[in-house]
Amino acid sequence: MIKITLPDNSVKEFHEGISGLEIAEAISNRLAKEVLSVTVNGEIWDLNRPIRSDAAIKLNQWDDREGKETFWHSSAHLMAEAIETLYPGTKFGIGPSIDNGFYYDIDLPEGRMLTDKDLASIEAKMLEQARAKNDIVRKDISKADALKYFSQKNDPYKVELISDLPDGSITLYNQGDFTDLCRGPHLPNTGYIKAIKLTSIAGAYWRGNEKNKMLTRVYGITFPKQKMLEEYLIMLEEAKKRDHRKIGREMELFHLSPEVGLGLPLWLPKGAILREQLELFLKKVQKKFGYEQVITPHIGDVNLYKTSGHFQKYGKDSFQPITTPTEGEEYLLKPMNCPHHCEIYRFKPRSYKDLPIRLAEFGTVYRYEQSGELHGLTRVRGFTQDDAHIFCRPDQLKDEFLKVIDIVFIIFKALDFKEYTAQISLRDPNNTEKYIGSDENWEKAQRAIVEACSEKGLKTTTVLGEAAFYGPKLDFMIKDALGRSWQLGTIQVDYNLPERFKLEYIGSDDKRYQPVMIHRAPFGSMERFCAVLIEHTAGKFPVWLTPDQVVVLPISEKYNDYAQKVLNELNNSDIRTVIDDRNEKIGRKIRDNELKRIPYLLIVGEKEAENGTVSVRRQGEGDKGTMTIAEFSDFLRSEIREQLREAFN
RNA sequence: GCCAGUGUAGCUCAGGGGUAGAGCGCUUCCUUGGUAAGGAAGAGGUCAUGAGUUCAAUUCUCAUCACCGGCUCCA
Repeated sequence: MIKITLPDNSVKEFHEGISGLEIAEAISNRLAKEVLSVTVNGEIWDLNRPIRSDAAIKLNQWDDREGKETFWHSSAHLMAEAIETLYPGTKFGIGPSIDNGFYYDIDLPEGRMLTDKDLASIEAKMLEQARAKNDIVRKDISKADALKYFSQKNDPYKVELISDLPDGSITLYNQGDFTDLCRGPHLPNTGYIKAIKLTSIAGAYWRGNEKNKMLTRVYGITFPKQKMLEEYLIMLEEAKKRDHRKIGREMELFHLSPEVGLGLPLWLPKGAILREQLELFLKKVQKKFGYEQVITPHIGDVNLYKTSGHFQKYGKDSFQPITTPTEGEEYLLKPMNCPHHCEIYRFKPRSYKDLPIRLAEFGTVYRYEQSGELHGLTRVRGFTQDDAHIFCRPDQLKDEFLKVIDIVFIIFKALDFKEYTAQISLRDPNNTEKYIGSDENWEKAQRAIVEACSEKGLKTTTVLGEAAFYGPKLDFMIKDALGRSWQLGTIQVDYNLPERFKLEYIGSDDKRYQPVMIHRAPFGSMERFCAVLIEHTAGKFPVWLTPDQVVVLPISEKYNDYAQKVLNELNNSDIRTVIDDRNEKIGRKIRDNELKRIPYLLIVGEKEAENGTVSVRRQGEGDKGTMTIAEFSDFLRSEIREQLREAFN
């Protein structure tokens, strides 16, 4: 007998060799029907794989991440089976599950192409093969046999994958006539898969390397119930309505004109208000944290970027230098603000008592992103960073780093971003020549970040090889409407630029020391941040941000004068208003889409004009009663204070 | 930069070898009084650009550009 520990810490005894499915059956019929895989001592297993010793297990259902993973991984195999049936001779790369379904990278027989129209026939074949309820069977195999099998099958990709695996760890999975190299786990049989939608086709390089052959990647998603697929498709439609490009046009926030240039957004009046409010908010926060605003030019001498090392690393792939009538003189559109800020630091000798110095700037930078990369406001070629550089003594580094994390938290709180991930990006230890700076400095910088994060209790993931070329960083990522992750806030520790720019401060012992630098942008960029904000709120911003806070509506033409008076008074108190006038004598008609996103409606008519009041309605909440204009101003201001209070606590 | 898809009015889209349509929006007029309207008239398009096939191309073919979905990249 073996002891099985369940997630609630209860222990049950079963005979040796019992499977996850049998345990589920012993608990309840319903569980047995719904369970998809079993986690055994932290490792996800097939349901029918025998458990031979004491173990802690968890039975994974659809609602568990592990359950979905198993389900979609098996779906990828099912798709491969269908594709092999329909297009014999196809070679297969990898086919994992992803956040929203799965994909398989395939190499179709010479001359064969896959287009969207082929997806329906693959779907149909998959359904057919799913209904056959073929068992998915796991088989241990020696490395030699695995290599032989896939060499015979003439599949170079699998052969390459197997070559990298140690002998003794290789398993094959078989269903129907299809056999794939796979670690598993998988569903017991293909019949679990009831609803299938192949979503798109894309090119993808083998092993993600640009120099390798491009394979065809087929994306799909499957569900155990048809209804779940329908709900998913509806959810996708809803998500598209929140797309910042669509709302940006509807709300007249920004415009991307090809006449101006690719990836160079134009901010329309209302978008400018949104941006300005965000900037004011952050400036206020930064003032509290001891930052000083600076302003620097949009171009800089090429030599400045040679000093920083940026030119050598990125010059060829950037906007090219601007020449002048003077022979040999070259300027670069600034791709980042740090060199300028370093020069501000160097303006005069600095004492250890001056540090930390925190220089902040909403600095517009220009980067020549690849054309295929441009995407609405999230990936552009000209954008404004909410940048700042902190120059501090080594002993102040951690404290400063922690304070920057605090600023990021304040922003996330004020805007109700709850679901973010924090990623620590370190340099790739096997490829250190990609980076500038000494090993010692890298070590120090990386350690500072890791320690600061653990001190904050921040849950982080760590990725090697994702660091900036001058230093490691901590990034905050947020998902957009369609679940794509975007990097917003970033905090980077840098020992290298201070060295390159020969930055110094005088210590208490009258000796010269080098400061440490922190690059940080809690929004990331105004463009990307606004994009993600729009998708999160679907354009219904908090009152303090919204471009139009109040609509004033005169009930008839007779009250236009009074409405105008109300408007003027509100405008005097910095409240952002529009007037809605059916007769369009004093204002314009406010349209549906627009109206839904304005939080307050003030109705003025006979009664209000007599008493000097307004009737207040709050979007989605209804009547707030009749009040004087002064009362309403106070009311609105207190709502804004309320919205921001939590952020500052 | 690479793979696939799309490109028709300001927006959302229908159509289709014989030089264009709808809804919304826009302009003008009328109507409308506690709520986000109703009626009438009107303006708007070299059907992305260039070449080819054809008696004839917005429609078919090719190329280019842009956009969309991915890949790579992302200081």
